[in-house]
Amino acid sequence: MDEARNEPQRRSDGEQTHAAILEAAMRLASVEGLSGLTIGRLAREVGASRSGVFAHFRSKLRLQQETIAAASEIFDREVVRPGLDAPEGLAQLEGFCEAYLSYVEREVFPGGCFFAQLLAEFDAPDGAIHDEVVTFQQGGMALLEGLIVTAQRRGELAPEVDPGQLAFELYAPLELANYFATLHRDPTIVDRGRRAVRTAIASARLRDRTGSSPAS
Amino acid sequence: MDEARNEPQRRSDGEQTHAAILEAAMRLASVEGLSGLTIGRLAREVGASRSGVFAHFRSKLRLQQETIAAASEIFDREVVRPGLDAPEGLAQLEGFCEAYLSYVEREVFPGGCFFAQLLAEFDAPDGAIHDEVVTFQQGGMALLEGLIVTAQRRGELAPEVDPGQLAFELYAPLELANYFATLHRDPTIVDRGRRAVRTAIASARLRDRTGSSPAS
DNA sequence: CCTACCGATCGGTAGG
DNA sequence: CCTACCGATCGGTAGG
Repeated sequence: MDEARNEPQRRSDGEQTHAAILEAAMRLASVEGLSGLTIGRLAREVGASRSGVFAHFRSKLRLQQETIAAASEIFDREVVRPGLDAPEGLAQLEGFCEAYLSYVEREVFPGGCFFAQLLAEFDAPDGAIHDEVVTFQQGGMALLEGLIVTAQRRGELAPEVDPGQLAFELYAPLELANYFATLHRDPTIVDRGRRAVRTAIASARLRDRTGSSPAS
Repeated sequence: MDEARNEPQRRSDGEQTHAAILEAAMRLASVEGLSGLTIGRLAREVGASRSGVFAHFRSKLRLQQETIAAASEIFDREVVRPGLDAPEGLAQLEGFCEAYLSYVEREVFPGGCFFAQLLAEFDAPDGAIHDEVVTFQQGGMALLEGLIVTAQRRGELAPEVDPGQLAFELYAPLELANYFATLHRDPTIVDRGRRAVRTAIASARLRDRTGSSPAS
């Protein structure tokens, strides 16, 4: 009983520590940025030595990349999956937006949305992390565009709406709701985002000002 | 001619250096953030010693605050004044939005809008700079709200529109256009912001879905 | 996972 | 504005 504790469902101490470090890294990075992360700070946070923490990642870049991967799983669990849990079509589009706003409102990360932080932090500087941020943001836009196209096929959104443009017009209030709620320490600002999403979707439901008629 | 060069229109070497440091600080901060600014980096940039640079500000916080003040002047010159140069009313609201988008498109700062960078960087952390960011963002929102109220008084926007809400719905695409243009190194993304602004304003021009009639 | 160490850099000070 | 310095911390390595 003392030696053979290799049961796969039982995490080793090393894995637990590794996970605890990433947990702290996500929290800290959401507040102070991923560049502001230092190994010494993390070591203090989890009660280990600096090189003990370092040994888990062997470079700061890998620490940052693993932190992004861990945050990505949380984003999936807290936003993407609950959002897509709605019936296909417009309901899913609304579901995703609401899932994001709820995730901001519930303060899943103490410094607001981890990926909104990353967007602003790594929009300008070149490098491996910039490229990961591009991929993540393109994924978010592609997800929204896909939901919009489906809703159009189902006749729930006007066919002349440009999916990329509408995705941008939904993405924008989601992001700003995150920044403002964090800046003002006031989660109720998220309701501004909710109203903005409703307005944008309403205007895309029957946008036929040009006089062109639906295609199918 | 050699000694008496105290003409007021002639900047002293000290003032010139001071301005050059702030110039470099704004550029660097727009790319890598105001926390990423280091005195050593600035010293290299302007060709001075670290303590030579330091002597100009006497603390890092004051360097950061003077950098914000200098960027604020540029924002005024490049966005606020040209924006308000339009005739009073709706044209001014559209003018301000266009001035911001143009300022992003022209890459006035190499890392995108200085204050969008600040918003994301200091939304979560407490401190003197957080408080300055709150003030700046509230100023931006108040400016938009004021233009909206004026346009409503002139009958150019529907009276039942909530000025704070519409300001949020305009602010959002401005910010996202900045982040996306910077992230994708593609100023044409700013056109997405332009279309979003047009859509939001169009929907606020005759928003009378509820059936209530104009007040005056 | 630790101690002990590397060179570099940080913000800031002393003294001129 | 400079040189020279302070203690602290950085990312990373050696060796165990």
